[in-house]
Amino acid sequence: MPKNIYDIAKAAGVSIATVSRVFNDKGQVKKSTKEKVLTVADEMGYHPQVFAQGLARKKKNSIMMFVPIMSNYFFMEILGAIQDKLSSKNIELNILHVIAEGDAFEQVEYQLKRQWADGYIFVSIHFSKSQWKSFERFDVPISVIDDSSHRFDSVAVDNIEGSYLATKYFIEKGFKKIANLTAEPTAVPVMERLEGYRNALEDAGISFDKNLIKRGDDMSRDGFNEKSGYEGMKKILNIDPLPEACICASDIKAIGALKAMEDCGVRIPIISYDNLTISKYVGLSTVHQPMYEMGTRATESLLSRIESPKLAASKTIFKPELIIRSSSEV
Amino acid sequence: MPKNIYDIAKAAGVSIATVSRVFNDKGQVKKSTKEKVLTVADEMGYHPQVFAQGLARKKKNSIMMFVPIMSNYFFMEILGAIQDKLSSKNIELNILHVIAEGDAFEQVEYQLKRQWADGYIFVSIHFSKSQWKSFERFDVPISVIDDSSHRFDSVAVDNIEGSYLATKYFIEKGFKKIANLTAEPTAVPVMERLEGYRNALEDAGISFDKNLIKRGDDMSRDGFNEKSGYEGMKKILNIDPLPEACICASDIKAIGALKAMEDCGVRIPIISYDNLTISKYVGLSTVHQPMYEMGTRATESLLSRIESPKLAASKTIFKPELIIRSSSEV
DNA sequence: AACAATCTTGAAAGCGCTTCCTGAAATTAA
DNA sequence: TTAATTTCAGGAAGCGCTTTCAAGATTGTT
Repeated sequence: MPKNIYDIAKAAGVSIATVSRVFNDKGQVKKSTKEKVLTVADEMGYHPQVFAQGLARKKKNSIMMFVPIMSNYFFMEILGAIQDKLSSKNIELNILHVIAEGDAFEQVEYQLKRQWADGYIFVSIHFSKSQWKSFERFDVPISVIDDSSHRFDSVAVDNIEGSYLATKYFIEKGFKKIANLTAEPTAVPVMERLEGYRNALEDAGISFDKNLIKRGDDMSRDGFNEKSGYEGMKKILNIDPLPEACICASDIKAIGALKAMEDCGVRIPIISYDNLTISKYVGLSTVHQPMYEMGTRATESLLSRIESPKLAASKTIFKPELIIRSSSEV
Repeated sequence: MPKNIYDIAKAAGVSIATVSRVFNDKGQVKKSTKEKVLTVADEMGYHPQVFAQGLARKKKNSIMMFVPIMSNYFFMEILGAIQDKLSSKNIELNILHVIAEGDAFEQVEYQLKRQWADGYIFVSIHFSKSQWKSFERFDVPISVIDDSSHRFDSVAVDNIEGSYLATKYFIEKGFKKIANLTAEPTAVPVMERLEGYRNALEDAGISFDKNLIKRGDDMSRDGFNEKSGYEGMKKILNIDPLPEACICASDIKAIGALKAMEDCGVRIPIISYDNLTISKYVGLSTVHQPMYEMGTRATESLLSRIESPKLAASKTIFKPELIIRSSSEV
């Protein structure tokens, strides 16, 4: 039942080369011929098959995006930016969800090997130096968001700085005992956010106390989930004497933390990280990251690398911004 | 630089047919030969190209999922279910984000025409009867979640029932003046949720008052966004006399609504819809939908249709469940 | 030792399309 | 009118792979 280019060519009384030209808007085709082909094709519901096209051309006209989680606005904004950038170019976006339960490296490597796309965007996926290095051998354009690798184009936000700003805010309010509700300790952004916190304390001459660092037990999504926020905050509230304020690794965690405070009937100021849309409505003070811009930038560099493969790798670091709402106030 | 099957065959001293057999685990290949091929392939970073495979086999071994929004747990759970179901079968999942700004029908039709996948899952995408019908001509397996079409396999949750349950809960508490914070009026689930509300009122002998139906102005994501929840609730709070309770079309909207109530210093009981993970932490009473099960069911029927194309279309309707937390209490 | 049965492999066709290379037809220039 | 261009369309090669067919190698049987 499915038609191919031969069926259309026959029905339109032309050769397959002409049909191909019509669909690719390439070469010269008389207007009347073109119309006939288009009419026939439409009637028969025909369109060139992606797989055959992908094989015949060298280009696939598609880029693939690897993401670990999609359930947040952080991701949504980046996605929006990428699609906006791509829509004008007639390039397709394919999203591949990297399953948390599996080996991320393996999943990604497999797709690269199979040459799905002309280029790849990695969002919030963290690999070791040697793993990043091993991708080089596929010799394919890669852009990474929210991690950095000197081997590929990358855009990231200065996590250390963001966390520093938040911590400093509390310090300037006169707080000395500031807790930190953190996440999966091996994840790069988590480490960086912890570092910013530490730096701020040190710069203010406050000694770092590791007993003030807590996390929940649920490490799904690198610990960026409500439950671990709830659990972690309970631990913080058990510290005696009670910390004066809390820095939190993400908005989602903070929402769990808020609930924990409510359940315990205690309330300490908290600043989190991400500035999800929802944060505004929950009154969360938080550190904002320019996600849309990051997505745009990453796509731009990917596209130009697809054009000219041997450009030097670029690295863009955006500055975070502290947004104060009610949660940080007493 | 990129290697193909000929390079591997040559390097391993075998024919391309053998290399192909090794990678497909098909036919008989002597163990030693197989190992040699695999070793060589691994060294050279080779794997069969998807596009060439897709063309040569009739099957693509992939299914494509169409989604309009991904920023919520509703979607995440469905995704998880589908991936769980697929992972054992060695079938790949491709996610296509249907852009809200564009014409959804066109975007989807285009992909079907191009024959991306062996089967397609539509999540929360709503089409008219004739549009659904037009997909039939592609003669390809389709499964739809959160909408129903008698032409294709579908799974949905009984929106009318869910909304009915919520409304009834308030009625039984003795409330008579119950507002409804709704969304994009042309969207099917929105209409259904409104219908359940109306039915419950009628069954209780309370007359329907359309002045109690409000929505915000921001209609992005069919009006399922925080901002329109905030705006809509402000309108509701302006109704005089103040409604005794409120039914809300989604959790996300309810979060905006909660903020509106806080800002106005007024508080009326509210029940929303979806039961996102976050709802638990915000204390939202809500209507739960068995998302994971829906995803599983949809995938199962899709897979069996791929096997046997001429099965009769199935339709599964799940029952929603009312979950009471703090937001509905006085 | 001879033959049948079974393994293992390669040659080659073909999946549906793009694109280069030609040549014919149509147009313009002279 | 003829020559020089330009436009338009077809033939055919080839993209990288799977798979059928058949032949050669190996094993088992008597």
